[in-house]
Amino acid sequence: MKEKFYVTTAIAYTSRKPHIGNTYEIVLTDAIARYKRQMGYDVFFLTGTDEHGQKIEDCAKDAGITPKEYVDNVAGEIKEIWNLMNASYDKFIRTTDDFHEKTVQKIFKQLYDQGDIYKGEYEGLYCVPCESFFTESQLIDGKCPDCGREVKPTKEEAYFFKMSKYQDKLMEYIETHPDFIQPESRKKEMVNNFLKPGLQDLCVSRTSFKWGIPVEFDPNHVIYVWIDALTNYITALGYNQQDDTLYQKYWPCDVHVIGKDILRFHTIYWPIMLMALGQPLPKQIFGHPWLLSGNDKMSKSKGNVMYADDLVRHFTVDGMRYYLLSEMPYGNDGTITYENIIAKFNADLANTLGNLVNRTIAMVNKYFGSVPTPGEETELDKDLKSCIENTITAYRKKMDEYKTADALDAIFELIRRCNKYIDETTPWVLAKDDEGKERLKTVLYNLLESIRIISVILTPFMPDTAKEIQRQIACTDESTEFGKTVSDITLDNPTPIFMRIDEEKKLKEIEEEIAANTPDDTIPMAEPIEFEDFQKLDLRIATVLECEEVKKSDKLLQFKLKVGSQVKTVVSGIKKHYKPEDLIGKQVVMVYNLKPVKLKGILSEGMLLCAEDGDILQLLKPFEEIKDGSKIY
RNA sequence: CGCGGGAUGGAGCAGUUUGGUAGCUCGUCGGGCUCAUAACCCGAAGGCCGGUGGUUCAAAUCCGCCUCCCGCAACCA
Repeated sequence: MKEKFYVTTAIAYTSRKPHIGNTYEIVLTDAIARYKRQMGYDVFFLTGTDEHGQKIEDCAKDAGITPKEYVDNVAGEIKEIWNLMNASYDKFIRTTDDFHEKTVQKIFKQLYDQGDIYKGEYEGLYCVPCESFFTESQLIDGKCPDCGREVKPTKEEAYFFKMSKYQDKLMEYIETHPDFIQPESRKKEMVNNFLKPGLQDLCVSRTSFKWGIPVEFDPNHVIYVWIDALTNYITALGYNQQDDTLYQKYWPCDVHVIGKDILRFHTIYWPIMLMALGQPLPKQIFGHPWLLSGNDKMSKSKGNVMYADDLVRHFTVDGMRYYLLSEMPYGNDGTITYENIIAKFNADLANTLGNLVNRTIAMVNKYFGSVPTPGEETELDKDLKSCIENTITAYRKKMDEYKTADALDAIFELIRRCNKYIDETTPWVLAKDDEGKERLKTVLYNLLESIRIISVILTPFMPDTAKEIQRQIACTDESTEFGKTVSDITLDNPTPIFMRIDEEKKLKEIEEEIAANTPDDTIPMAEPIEFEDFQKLDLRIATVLECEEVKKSDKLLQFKLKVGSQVKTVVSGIKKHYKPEDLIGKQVVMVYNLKPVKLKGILSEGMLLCAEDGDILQLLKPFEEIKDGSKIY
């Protein structure tokens, strides 16, 4: 019987269309899944969408549709992109799937019944008129920072998971399973940051929004993200449902492929939940790095977001798969730029690989008209064969560690070796006489066979390309053993697998496209207000008397501002943009009547007005100097 | 002193666990070849491995301190 292999991606959050960084995860997981299938495993590959929560409720409201309609749209979009990228998943789960919701409710109830979840209170200091909770540090003189009235310790109902109960057991598991968290460096982070200080009980229900799975026995509560989302890995297999054959067969999971940002949930909360359910833990959690756009995190506000469908249009599916799988380092974040994509595409795919296939087939047709039968072997041929064997070994070793970039490196070394083999054997010289032609038969056969094997081991990374190569060399044998290419078959004239991209032209094209697609500059207007509303604002010119950095804070500067005869203290989050010494003596605009708030223990009595454009931030100041305290209309 | 990661020829990375010739791809320069997608092959230039101090016969690699970047946490009103 085949050995099983269960692999999952994280489920994608359906708040908006995923960008190429999110898409990397599905491509990486797909390469792993395809590799394992090739190695003879019985693979189950799960992906899907996480569709509940406050944020989605809000997004739907903004869009003027129901949450369900909203997630249907986005989930559809995600699925389309996954399909576009050729993801060979076996199941696509949605957390709004009926079977999932029902099972989650059962799980919640079970955990509650056995005492791992208890109804508790979210304790905070509550100001009744303001209907708000505050923490100790937010209070001003022990009173409500908003209205200055008394606050009283109040409790709000919530369900909690007793994390601490399983803490030692989890610690032990992590220590006795050194491969559980990958890459290794992430393990330290988890243990030091969360386990060592001691786990707090986890709040697993909410009453503040409705878009979620209701707690069956307490319908005011909605099950909060953790139990809902993480359990998808088992509900998808039929856990605790009528037909759980898949679960029996595939659980425990062999590897959860996830972004490094959600490592904590997968390495701490998820194992603990499984312990509580009495189920085996996943064998490995692999936290992959991020894909950065240039040097920055992709974000809408920076305008540097790239989407898979756009990139595929320009660089083909396999072009993008290749880029993602070869360019991402194992532990560190990777970068993506159009220039890099084009460089890799041309150098590796068009020149090295594409041209090798093209020139080989062209020579077969030109010199023989059909696939020749090999003759005697020389040292050069033996060397080529041993290079193939070494490559296959390296490829498998690296893929077993999920190091796709290293695996591809090894494969491309072989491809380069083949190009070199052509130079060493000089087919165009051999073709000149009969004796040479005999030798040439072996040379070209060896090349075709090398290309065939290359196509086989490229399959997990570029499935379409592998197929196309096999079509052109007219051999679909997927064995990695040498000698499967069939002689005497005629080949079609070769067509380039990857056409070289004209960098300058392509960049220009992309630039124009981005310009055309940039939505018009009409800025959506906030809700209109009455003049009286505006008049409530008391804006004043202030002069900076003192300015210093707030200790232990990355963002905060503390100001002493002169407003008429008064001196006000204001804390503002602009440390990244201004040096304190540059601001002293300058005039700024201050919201004078803002209720004071404590920040990092400092009472801030107002705020400074700034204009923001992505990463750029500018303080507002008067055109010419004017007396501080002047009112602004 | 919150936790952690990183700094290696022009660019992107490997090497650091287990000290001992600093390696790969791209780019640049020179040469070769002509089967092929101005492609392919060969050769060369280019690095005091962030700084500093230490351990050692020997440090990119181990230890101390420092600088700068990036995540997380906190925090931006």
